[in-house]
Amino acid sequence: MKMTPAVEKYVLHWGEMGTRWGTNRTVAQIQALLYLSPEPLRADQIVDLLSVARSNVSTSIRELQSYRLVRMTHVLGDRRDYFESLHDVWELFRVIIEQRKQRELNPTLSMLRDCAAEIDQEKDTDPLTKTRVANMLQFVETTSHWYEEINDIPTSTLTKLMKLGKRITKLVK
Amino acid sequence: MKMTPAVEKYVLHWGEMGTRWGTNRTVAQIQALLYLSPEPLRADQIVDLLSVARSNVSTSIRELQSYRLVRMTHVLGDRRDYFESLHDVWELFRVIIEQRKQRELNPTLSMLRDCAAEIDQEKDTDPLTKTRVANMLQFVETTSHWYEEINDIPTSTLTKLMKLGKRITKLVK
DNA sequence: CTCTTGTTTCAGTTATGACTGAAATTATAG
DNA sequence: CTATAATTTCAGTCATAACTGAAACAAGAG
Repeated sequence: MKMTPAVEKYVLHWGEMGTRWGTNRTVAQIQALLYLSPEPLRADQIVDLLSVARSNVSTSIRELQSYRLVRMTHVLGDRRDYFESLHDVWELFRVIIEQRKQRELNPTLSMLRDCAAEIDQEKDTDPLTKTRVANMLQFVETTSHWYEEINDIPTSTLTKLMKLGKRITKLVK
Repeated sequence: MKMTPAVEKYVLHWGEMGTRWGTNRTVAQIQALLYLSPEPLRADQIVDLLSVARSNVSTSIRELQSYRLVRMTHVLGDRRDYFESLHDVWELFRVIIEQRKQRELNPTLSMLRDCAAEIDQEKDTDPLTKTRVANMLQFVETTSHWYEEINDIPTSTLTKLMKLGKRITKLVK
């Protein structure tokens, strides 16, 4: 793996975006690097390529492994750990969506359920407010359910669906 | 508007989630409050209800207005500004998706275009790396385009589509 | 015009979370 | 079992961004 100007630009951008996507810079940079790298990389190589602390790489790789975005491999006769990223962009997407659902949707869903149950008991709450909570709950439930279903669809079908775009509406009629 | 326990729980949760959704706590809390409120609220009412600084409310409302999530209204014979949120959850969703596209997808799209053009010139970059950049670019382009198309679909059609879930694949065949 | 009421700006403070580097831990080879 | 090499943990530092409150600014009423 060589840090050419284009690769560097990609990695740095991914790092900046990472903060908007719910992780930190280093995690996103490492993911980008491993995605682009033609061969698996060792932690110490990542340290050199990104100029970050060894410990930071260690923690970040753990996080990426926990997301199932990165896995460990080995080379015969070498006891050091090598790491590689998923390379299928659709798989990457799927995994990221799944993560987001768990961190952004699921907690809200359970809050809304509690809230909806609780608010019905409240006599001093405006009926409009009650329906608003109910509406939001229903929306998040629908979205959450939809996510799960989409996850099951194979990549090839998914690409076809997306290419259809809004022409999909014609099929529904 | 009254701060009952259930409303408070909703607002606090929304605030916490806000940080994961790309804004800050106060912005998200105010949006939640206005969403739930049966009537439009004034800035000073929000200050009391949320116990935050007047200036913070002012800045946050500006942000919400710039996202088109909140709009200003007035009461006859009262020169103070009142604010109300969008109340249609699907509309809210649409606006938020649009914001996210602009902040998370568009910058990446232009970076990838630059990168893809630049990396072709590099003689010392592995072909595998080059195809990876190309694949990611294509993916982000497809997603971005899909977003735009989905935005045009009316709410009623969209709900029908989502309720179909993965049965949609049967239609495609 | 000036008083009152409401709004915004901005410098300083505070809170949050990422990052470092030294020390502790784990694992393998001999 | 000991020496060596690699990895992880964690306390402390640093960077970022939200929040406050005082002061400046607007706009309508009389």
